Amino acid sequence: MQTKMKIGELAKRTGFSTKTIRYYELLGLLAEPERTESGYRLYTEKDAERLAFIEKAKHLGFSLEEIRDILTLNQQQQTPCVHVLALIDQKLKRVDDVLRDLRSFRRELARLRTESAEQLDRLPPDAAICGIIERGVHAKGEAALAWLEFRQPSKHGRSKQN
Amino acid sequence: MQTKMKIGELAKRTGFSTKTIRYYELLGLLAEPERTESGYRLYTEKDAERLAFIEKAKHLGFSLEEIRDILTLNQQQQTPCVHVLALIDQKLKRVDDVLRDLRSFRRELARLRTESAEQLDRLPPDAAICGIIERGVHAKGEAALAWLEFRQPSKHGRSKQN
DNA sequence: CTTGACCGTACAGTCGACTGGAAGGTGTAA
DNA sequence: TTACACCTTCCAGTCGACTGTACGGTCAAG
Repeated sequence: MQTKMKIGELAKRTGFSTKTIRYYELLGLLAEPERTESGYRLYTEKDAERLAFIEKAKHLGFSLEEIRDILTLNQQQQTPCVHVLALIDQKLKRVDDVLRDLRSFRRELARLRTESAEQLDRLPPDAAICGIIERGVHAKGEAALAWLEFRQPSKHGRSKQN
Repeated sequence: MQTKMKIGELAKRTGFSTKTIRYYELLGLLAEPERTESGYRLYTEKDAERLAFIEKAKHLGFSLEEIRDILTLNQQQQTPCVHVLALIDQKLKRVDDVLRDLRSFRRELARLRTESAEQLDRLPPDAAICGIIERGVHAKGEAALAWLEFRQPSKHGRSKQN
């Protein structure tokens, strides 16, 4: 088994850039790896798995800090099960809250879309700024909007080059 | 009519900070206002309305750049509504994507909870160090466990002080 | 005439998650 | 030997939407 690989290899296998991998090490998401005599980082399958976990967590909207905490907790295996179960409950509630906000937001958006499309023809051309927004929406999903990103996929950060 | 007001007054009426109002002017969301002899900005009701519009649009998830574009389009006497309608469609799609992910995750999390609770019942309270985490991360709910630390409310950005 | 609230500009810093580039060392194939 | 890909560290820049700080001018009350 030649399980040891250099950073470029790990990058290719995981889809993260070498830059990002070093950055994750800096942040404490990855352990400091073994080195060759000349200083090159040497990684194992464990690191690849860890990066796969990070990718999933990221995709679900976790910050790197949160991911690091989870990883650390996992490594130490110190937290009692009861406590962890309580944490799960807490997070379930949180997810439900967010779902509720998001659904309400979706309804508002959909309603706005329908009304707007149907009124587009007969909108007076001198509507103050934009009839659609002026008639507006009293968004209830404030909390959700605060942290969820509905904008276009960001220009940077999706590239995944090595 | 005392319609003219200085920036602090406008800030109080709209809930934006004076900093933010100047910043919006810099970005082109607000027109350069009239000035007093000594250089103080003088605003009118129009500006307050414009800020109210900006607030609504922000609430709907538009970026400042998008809002500026809409405002600019409007000033050129083209109805921005068609443009806005397309933007709404984009956001709807994005919200739907997030909703799908979140629901799938909720299922995972709920299952992890059930399994963990069962496991807890069968074991003495502090026998295992933390089987939940091990099982969660390495066996099934890999992504689900990540949500244990589900996003906290963000620290900055909600303040609105003058 | 001073105090203090308010206004002005200009520039730096914040947050998260990277990315870019400089400057140099290593490893290998022609 | 030279070319070239790959590796190293370090520091700076990016994006959006602000906020903070420094330093100074304006204005009405006491």
